[in-house]
Amino acid sequence: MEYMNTASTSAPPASEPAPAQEPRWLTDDQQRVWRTYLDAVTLLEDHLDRQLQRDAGMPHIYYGLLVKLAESPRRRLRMTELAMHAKITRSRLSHAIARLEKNGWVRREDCPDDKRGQFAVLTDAGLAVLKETAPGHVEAVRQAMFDRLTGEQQKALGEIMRIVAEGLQPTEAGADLPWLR
Amino acid sequence: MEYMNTASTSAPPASEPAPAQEPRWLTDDQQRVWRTYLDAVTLLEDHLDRQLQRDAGMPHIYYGLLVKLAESPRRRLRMTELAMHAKITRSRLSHAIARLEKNGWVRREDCPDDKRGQFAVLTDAGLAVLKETAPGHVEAVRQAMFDRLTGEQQKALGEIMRIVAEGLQPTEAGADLPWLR
DNA sequence: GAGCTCTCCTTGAATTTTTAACTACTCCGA
DNA sequence: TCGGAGTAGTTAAAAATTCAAGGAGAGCTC
Repeated sequence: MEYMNTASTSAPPASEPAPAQEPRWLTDDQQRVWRTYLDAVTLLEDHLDRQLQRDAGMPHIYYGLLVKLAESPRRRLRMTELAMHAKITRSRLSHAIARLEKNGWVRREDCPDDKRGQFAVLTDAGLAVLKETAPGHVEAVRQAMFDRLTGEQQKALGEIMRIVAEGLQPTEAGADLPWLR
Repeated sequence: MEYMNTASTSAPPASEPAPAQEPRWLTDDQQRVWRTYLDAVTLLEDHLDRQLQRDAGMPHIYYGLLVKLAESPRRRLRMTELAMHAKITRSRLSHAIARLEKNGWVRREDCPDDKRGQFAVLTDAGLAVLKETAPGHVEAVRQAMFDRLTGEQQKALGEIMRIVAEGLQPTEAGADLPWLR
């Protein structure tokens, strides 16, 4: 029995009517790759979450939000834009910004052009936290990943992840939204 | 300013009192790889979580717990062992198993050898859910990742992730616990 | 300019995860 | 066999995330 894969189990027939007849399992190698991927990703995210929670008082994703704001024109971004950049839902972002606002690291501002709109703006305090904690965070990322990989591997990883991300971009099937790359 | 990296920014001075001496930023290439990695991982986890929530009524990690139990000797594993396999804390596992127990997919059993111990046991209902939903899940994984990568890339990914996971294994510095590989 | 639809963002509740104890038991040594 | 230290697992509370609505403005059509 294999709930994740294993190519083994017989049958090669090709035509199919309904959704999932005779599933195409993963090969043993692919299964191993997949599990290793899950392990690595889980361990890494966990590691960085703890590192940032300890050193910056916020989870990894919140840190990422501050980084995106810091790199934006007037240290601000529309909520929807920020949500898309960060690959999270608007709901999640609303809650996150509310929390960061309580910390005094972000502030909301109304959008003059669109009364529905809101800008999330990085405050000076927010920028300060970033400056203080960025070195430690980069070091953690480096130690966990880049210091362990060859240049070739880093390049390959980038290409692989680009492909995976591209396939999942909510924009799907190259619809509109040209500004999403 | 770079809160994530960028090797560029000048200044080579070397002496400093506090913890992080002139941080070693990431190169532009590394930064790009890192961000692409984060995007891909976020999108993929999100995608699989929704897929499983929809088709199996549970988040990805819970599904993973059922898979591990299904592959274990008597469809059972000690709580601590399961937690280690799944790379999650015991606390998180306790909550997760409580939930799966409510669904009737897992049941707890006392360990006869150690009165502190508990086994998480996959029930027939749990096994049934797995059998029903595995094909759809594997298909999702395949479509999102394996169908898009060459054999070479799959192999490279496995190796890269193995290295990363190895570096973060809580066992750290090859301490004891030889059974953790 | 009324009505419809869509977009922007928020909100409350439910679910999940984290954090920090805490209970019960095992192990080990004096 | 007493006592201290460590292990297995749970739990309550806080924090974060998901889910399902909902309010309000923008935009379009007729």
